[in-house]
Amino acid sequence: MQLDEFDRKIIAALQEDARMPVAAIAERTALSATPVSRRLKRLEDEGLIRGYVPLLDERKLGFALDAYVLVNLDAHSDANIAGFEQAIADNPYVIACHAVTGDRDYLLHVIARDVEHLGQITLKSIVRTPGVRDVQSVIVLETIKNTRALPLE
Amino acid sequence: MQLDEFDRKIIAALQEDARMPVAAIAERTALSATPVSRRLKRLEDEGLIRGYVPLLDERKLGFALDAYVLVNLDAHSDANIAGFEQAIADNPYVIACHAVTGDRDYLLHVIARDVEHLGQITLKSIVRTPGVRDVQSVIVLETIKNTRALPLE
DNA sequence: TATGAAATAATATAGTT
DNA sequence: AACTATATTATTTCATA
Repeated sequence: MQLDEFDRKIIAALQEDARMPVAAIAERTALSATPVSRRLKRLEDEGLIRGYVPLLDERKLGFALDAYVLVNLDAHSDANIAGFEQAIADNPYVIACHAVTGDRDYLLHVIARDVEHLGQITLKSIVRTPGVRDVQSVIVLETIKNTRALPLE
Repeated sequence: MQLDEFDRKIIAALQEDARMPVAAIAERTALSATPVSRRLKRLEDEGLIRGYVPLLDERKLGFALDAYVLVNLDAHSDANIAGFEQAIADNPYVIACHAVTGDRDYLLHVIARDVEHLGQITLKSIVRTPGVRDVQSVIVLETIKNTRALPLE
């Protein structure tokens, strides 16, 4: 996938404001609206742009707690893995889940209303998923940086 | 901050596609375009919606490696903390950074082109920041889930 | 193959009720 | 909050480099 300088400028503009009108993007890129509209469609069709999302204030939505949860499975059977991944997919409080290297199997990013709610999510839901041996929560004390923007060199 | 059913539907629509036109949001919410436009502005002004970003395919942008990096400081002086946080703010490959509970001070989310690049970021940049004692990288093997969508109950 | 300009279609917002 | 009018924006068409 080859990106030229125009594509990068279009993406950079969207990273600032993904609802920016095509005409405004065109101004910044020294193009007219027509090619911007077409390039945007191409970037979407090629899957480089997967979609657009709002950045929401978690606290204002009632989620005061942000945590990372490390999970170990006790047996790595296909059934356990599939069941665990399904449980994760179904849990709306798990906003990200990665299989990782190191002495844990999975790293989850979880949001919760408060400590009690986090306990429910981890101890009542995640730990009770078949195949899950244990969980360990790391609670976010402060978010120093949280950009979804990617470098475009 | 009180959200009614209309606000929630507006946000839910944006979580599906943040570039969705106001008219399309209006259809889903059983409102006309005018109140959707006004509510949207209100949600932005109140800071519940902090902005809009594109979801980009990291791999297609050349970032094949996704890692979480755990960082310890060796002295928690104000100067060290401020210097570290500035270094994080300046590093475009660090897309998130949290101060966390547990035996590590910070949890960073880092993207890199490849293993060598990750080494550069962690060993040439992060570790050399004054006050940083050590770093430990957890490499993402597979991303099971990665939604930025928040539950709106 | 990709662009700009103009025309048309669609969309957003302000005024009014 | 809806309806209507106006302003803005997106996309298609077409000529051109």
